This record gives sequence, structure tokens and C-alpha cells, in this order.
Amino acid sequence: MPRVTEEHRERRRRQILDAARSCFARKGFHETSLQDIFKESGLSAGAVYRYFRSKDELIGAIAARSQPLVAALLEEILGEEELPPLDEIVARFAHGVIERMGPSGVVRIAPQAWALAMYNPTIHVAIGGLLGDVRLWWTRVAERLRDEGRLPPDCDPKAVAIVLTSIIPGLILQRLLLGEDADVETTRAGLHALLAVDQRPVEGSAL
Amino acid sequence: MPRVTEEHRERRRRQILDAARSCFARKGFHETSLQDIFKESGLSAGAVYRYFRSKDELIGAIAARSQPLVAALLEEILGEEELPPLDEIVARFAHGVIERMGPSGVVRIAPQAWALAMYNPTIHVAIGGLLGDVRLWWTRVAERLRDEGRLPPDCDPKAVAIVLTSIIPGLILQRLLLGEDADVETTRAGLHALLAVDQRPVEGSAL
Amino acid sequence: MPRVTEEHRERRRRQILDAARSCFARKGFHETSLQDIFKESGLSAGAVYRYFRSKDELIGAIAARSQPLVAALLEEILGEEELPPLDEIVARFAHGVIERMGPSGVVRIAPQAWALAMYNPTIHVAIGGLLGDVRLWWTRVAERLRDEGRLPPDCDPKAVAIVLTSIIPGLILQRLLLGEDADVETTRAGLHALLAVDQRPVEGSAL
Amino acid sequence: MPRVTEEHRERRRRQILDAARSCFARKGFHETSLQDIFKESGLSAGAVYRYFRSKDELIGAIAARSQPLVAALLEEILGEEELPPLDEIVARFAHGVIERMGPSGVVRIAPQAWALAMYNPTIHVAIGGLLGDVRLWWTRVAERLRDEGRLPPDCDPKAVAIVLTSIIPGLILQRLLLGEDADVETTRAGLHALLAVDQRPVEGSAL
DNA sequence: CATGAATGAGGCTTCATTCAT
DNA sequence: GATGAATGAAGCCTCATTCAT
Repeated sequence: MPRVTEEHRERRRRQILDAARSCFARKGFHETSLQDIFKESGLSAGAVYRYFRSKDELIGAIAARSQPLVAALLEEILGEEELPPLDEIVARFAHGVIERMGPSGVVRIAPQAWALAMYNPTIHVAIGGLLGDVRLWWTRVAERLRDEGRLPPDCDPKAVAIVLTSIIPGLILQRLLLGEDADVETTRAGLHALLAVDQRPVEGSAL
Repeated sequence: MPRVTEEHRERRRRQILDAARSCFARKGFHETSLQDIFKESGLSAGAVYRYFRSKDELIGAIAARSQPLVAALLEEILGEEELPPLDEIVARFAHGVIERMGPSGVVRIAPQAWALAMYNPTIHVAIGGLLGDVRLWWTRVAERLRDEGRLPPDCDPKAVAIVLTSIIPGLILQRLLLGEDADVETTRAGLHALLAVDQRPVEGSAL
Repeated sequence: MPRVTEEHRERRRRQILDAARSCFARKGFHETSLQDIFKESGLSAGAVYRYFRSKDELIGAIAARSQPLVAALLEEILGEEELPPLDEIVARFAHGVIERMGPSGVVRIAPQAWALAMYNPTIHVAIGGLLGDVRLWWTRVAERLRDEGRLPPDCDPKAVAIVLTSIIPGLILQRLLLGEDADVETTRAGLHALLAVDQRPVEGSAL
Repeated sequence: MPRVTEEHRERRRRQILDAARSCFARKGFHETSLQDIFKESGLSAGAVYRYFRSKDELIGAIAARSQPLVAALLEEILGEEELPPLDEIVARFAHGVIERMGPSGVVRIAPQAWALAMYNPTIHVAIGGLLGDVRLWWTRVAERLRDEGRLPPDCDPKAVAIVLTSIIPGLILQRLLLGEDADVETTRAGLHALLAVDQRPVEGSAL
């Protein structure tokens, strides 16, 4: 009985989270009422409240759910012995996010979560953690690149990571607001061109 | 009287918009009630409604306001004859956004606006336009870089622009969610290191 | 100067009342805001308030305005020596109300006023007075008809008046809700047929 | 459970409608706030909104409710084989409306509904339908009277119906605005006197 | 476990009215 | 006399949440 119950509970949780994610992707957090989620999930208010104590907790659970997905993705990308070229790494990451996580609506939810994270501690922890993990991962990548001599030996891996971490959110934003011109291949090509840039010496920054 | 009145109206508009921006930066769009804005602006409901017909219109006006600011910034950056190095351009842009627009709270509002733009047509136009302008500007920059031989002659300027356009939003996000480690100088340094990356040939992408 | 001023005041009053009547006929009392009337009249809030101390007073003034119109109409109808046939009297009354007062929108305002009269003392006085006058007039008509032998000598003129008083409001209602089938000629014909009705003796009412 | 629930829902609907009708009769549609209805019904805002989606819908439901009542009344009046005298028919109708429907407040609501019907499509349909039904019924009555030789063979039943349809609304109005002098018996007497009127020939209408 | 009716605080907005200019 | 910006109470309605069944 405990096993059955536990399975049942888990199935219910998923059922609710899927419904919520779908609503959130379609209408946004704030325009989605719990009534919408009740309807979408086919469950009653009481049932949903048995599994999640508030709307915030529901949002938090959805936000939290992408952490393992992203973690798995990151691990997978670096699974190989040798580090692929940087544009390839970014492309794989983008591909994972857009092609694999995208269809479930997570990508559409991302900007909602970023916005909410600024004022909601729970979401802040979830999203900040996710972004922090990604940046840490890029820092490790930068270190390896530096150690392999593919980045200047005196470079700051964290600084490099900050730039690289920017790309995926920026790409998501462009896809959602400007359309799907901003795709994985284009990003790779753009990055590839950039990495070959002729960095001419400058004698003094204007800043 | 007409002139005075017009000035007065304009002052009121600003007064309301400043109050709203301040509230939105502090609490976010959705947690800010109109009552908050009435209080912050020192005006009554009716007075605010004389200038803006709804909360949405107020948000839209604030979103629309950053377009000229950003346009001016972009124009200013490229004022000089010769194109500065790319990391310098990015740094100037980031500096303008963070140091000049930041204090008024616009930067904190940005993610709210990105999120809202996905479901609110008016905001979509405003924010999409802004982001589109920026990308177009980067496209022009990329063309010049290519023409000056600082990017590969066969590169796609738009692809480059997509990557470069990503950086500022990604940076904003990191600042807001992970803290001010992600600053202008670090970004410049990271980008500088990247642009010198040793792009080793790869015999086949995994994608 | 006093003369000029008085004329001016009177012109303003009319200007406001006409605008108000027009709005009320178009949208109803409650859906018409004072702002609507300011716009329609081309005057400012302050100007209107100089002439009428409240929306209610404005409505009251409009209601009061029809009293002399109706009084004149009634007097005119009975101007002749001999009383016309009853269906003719009703037809003239209906004609006066619908054709002469109708175009200004008064007829469309009537049901609004009836409704308001039930809860607003000022309007109650105005509309009740009007309806009472009409009924009193019909009572006089019934008395004359009885005295001329065209109604049974033992009939109650007031009872007759109550029935006759009903016809015009009922006609207005039908015109407004069911359309203009209910016109003056049809009413006259219907009444004419009824007045010739074969009143067969009944031995006991079911009431 | 289903049966119980359905009954429960129906009871709630009635509870709300009764409360609303009572408020509306007391204060009129516009002076009655939803808060008044919540208080009168003993329910909360949310509860009322579960059953009626807006104040308009509530008003519409009340308006719609009188249609079957009136229909039943009309059917009942003509239940017998032979047509009673016309004044008797009118008296029965008036009696039904005033004595049976009156106490619930419907009669006091009628003028409100007439006024609203002019600008509110839903109410227009409800009230227009009601009035149209009544007029149609009177048309049938007039046809029978004509066929029985109690109205001129060449008369227009619809014209007769228009006059007869006027009486009840006109009576309601007089009761509400001038007091209860205008009662069923007086109306019957007045009509009785009228139907015996000496319709003297006229050589030309003044219209 | 599940249901769904009920709660009620609080949000956005309107509009009659006032008053400094 | 006239203007029209400003006021602020009050209205309608939504929705996260609770709880009796």
C-alpha cells in the first residue's frame, strides 16, 4: 500500500505540474488562475491543494523541475574526453534547451520566472540556483579551455563564464520576442565568426 | 495659458511615470497596485486616470520610454570615426544601460517587461521594437566589422548580431539574480578573452 | 446689462438641457455621465455646474420641461366647442406626444423618468405631477362625455380616466420595445373597434 | 449526490434571485449595489458570482423569470370555453399581475426593466419578448371576439391588441406614481363604461 | 483522498463634484 | 463667468484559499 500510494501521489503531482506548466506557457503566471489549472488538470481545488500549498509553491515546483534537466544536459554536453570547440558547446547547450526543453513550454515560462524571481524568494532561490549552476559550469569550461591553451593563460574564467552564460537567456528572449530567426545554427555561426575576430590593439578605453 | 497648460500636463505625466517606474522597480508590475502608484505620485486615482487610461497603458508608456534612451545610447557609442574594438563597444553599451539607465530602475523593470511582452500586445510591440532595434544596430556594426576585415568576409552579420544582442539581456539577468559580480569591466574582460580564443578545427559537429 | 445677462443665462440653460436630453435619449440616464454632457454641450464642468447644482437637478429640469408641453397639448386638443369622438381625442394626444415631442427624444426618455420617479423624490414630483395632470384632464373629459350622454350617467369619470390615461404610456412602451407598428392611426383604429364592442351581460365575475 | 447538488444549486439560485428582486424593488436597479444583494442574500460575493456572472445577468434572470408567470396567467384566464366580457378579461389580467405578482415586488421592478430594456440587449429581449407575447395573446383574443361578432367584422385584431396591451403597463405606472386608486375594480368599471360609449359619427379627423 | 461550494480581501476603474486660476 | 484638472468614494468583479461533506 505505501508503494502504491507513493506512486499515486507522484502521478498526481506530475499531472498537476504538467497542467500548470501548460497553462503558464500559454498565458503566463499571472494571467493563469488556479481555476484554469483545476480545469486543465481535471482535478478539483481540494485535490491540487493537497499536493501544493499555494500557487507560489506550484510555480516554485515547476521552476525547480528544470534544474535537474539542465544539469543533465550540461553533464551530457561535456561527457566526452576532449572539449569541443566553443561554438559547438554553446550550440549543444542551446539545442538542448530549445529543442528538448522547449516543446514542453519551459522556454516560454523562463522569462516569467526571471521576472518573478526578483520579488519572490522561493523562485529567486530556484532560478538563481539554476543560473548560478550554469555559470559555474561555464567557469569550469573556461578553466579547461584556459588550461588547454585555448584561452589566454591570464584570463579570468569567471569573466568568460559571465559572457557565455548570457548567450542562452539572450537567445531565448530573441526567439520569443523577435521570432525563430534566432535559432541554434545561426547562433553557432555568429559565435564562430566572433571567435575569429581580429582583436586590434587599442591604446585606451573610453570608459 | 496653452503653453503653461501643456507644460503642466507634461510635468504631470512625468510625475506619474516616475512614480510608477519607481514602484515597478521596487515591487514588480503585478505586485504594484494602482493604489501604490497613487500614493507614490501623491496624486489621486482620478488624476492618474486623466493621463493614462489603464494600468496597461501606464506600463506601456514606461516601456516605450526606454526606446529613445537606448537609441540615443547606441548612436552615441558609434559617434566616432573608427569603430572601437568589439569588447569596447559592448562595454560601452553595458555601461550605458547599467550605469546610466540603471539608477532610475529601468534595468530592474526589464525582466518584468520581457515577461509581460509575451502576452500583452502593446508591450510586445514596445519591447520587441526595442530589442529589434538593438539587433539591427548590431547587424550594422557587424557589417562594418566585416567590411573592415575584422570579421570573416563570409560571415553572416545577422548571426553575429544575434549573439551580440544576447549579451546585454543576459548580463542584466545575471546582475539581478546573481549579484553585481557581473559588471561592465568583467564583461569586457571576459569578452576580450573570448575573442582571442583559439578556434581549433573540428571535423564534425555532434549536432 | 441685466437683460443681456438674463438672456445669456437662459440660452446657456437651454444649451445644457438640449445636450443633456440628447445624451439621455441616446444612452439613458445612468449610462450618461456628466462628462458626456460636457462634451455634447461644448461647455466645461464648471459652466454646467453654474446652472445646475447636480445631475439630479439636471434630470429634474428635463422632466419638468415636458409638463408645460403636455399642458399646452391638452389644452389645444380640447380647444374646440364640441368634444370630438373619443378615439379622435386619444389619437390627437398620441399624435402630439409622438410626432411633436418625440423627435426631441422626450419619448425615449419617458421610461427612464418613470423608473427614476419611483426612487427619486424630485423626479417623482415632476413625473407624478405630469401623469396626475393628464389623468385629471381625462377626468374632465369623461365628465363632459357623461354629461353629454356619451358615457353612462352613472359611470365614474375617474375610473374612465384611469383607463384612458393608461393608453399613451402603454403605447410609448410598445413603440420603444416592439417597434413602430404601434402608431397613432393603428391606436385610433383599435380604440374605435373597441368602443363599438358588444358588451354582453355576464351574470357573475370570476373575481 | 448529483440530485442533492442540483437541488442545492437551484435553491441557491432562488435565494439569490429573491434577494436581488427584493433589493431591486426597494431601491431600483441602479441604486442597488451588489454589496446590497450580498448582504440581503446572506452570501458572499464569490458565491453570488458562481451563479450569475454579472449584475446584468442577475437583472436579466429576474426579468426572464416573469415570462412564465405571465404566460401561465394568460393561459389561465382563457381557460374557459366561452370568452368572458372584455372588461372581465382585463380585470383578471390586472388582478393576476397586481395581486399575485405584485407582492413579490415584480410590479415595482417593471418600470426599471422597461427603462433598462432600451439600452441593454439582454433585457430588451426579455422584456420585449414578454410584451410581445402579451400583445400576441391579445391579438388572439381580439380575433375570437371578432369571430364571435363582439367586435366589428372588419376590425384589425392587432390594432385592438395594441390598445389592450397598453392598459396593464399604464395601470402599473399609475399605481406606482399616483397611488392605489388605480386598482383592478376601478379599471374594470372604467373600461366597462368606455365599452358602452356612444361613438358618434364624425365627418373628418383633425389629424 | 477528493470534491467544489463558499469566502472575502483587494484590484481596477468610473464619475459626480469641487475649486484654484 | 468659465475652465478643466483634481478629488476620492464607491462600484463591479476576480481569485487564492478553505472546509464541510
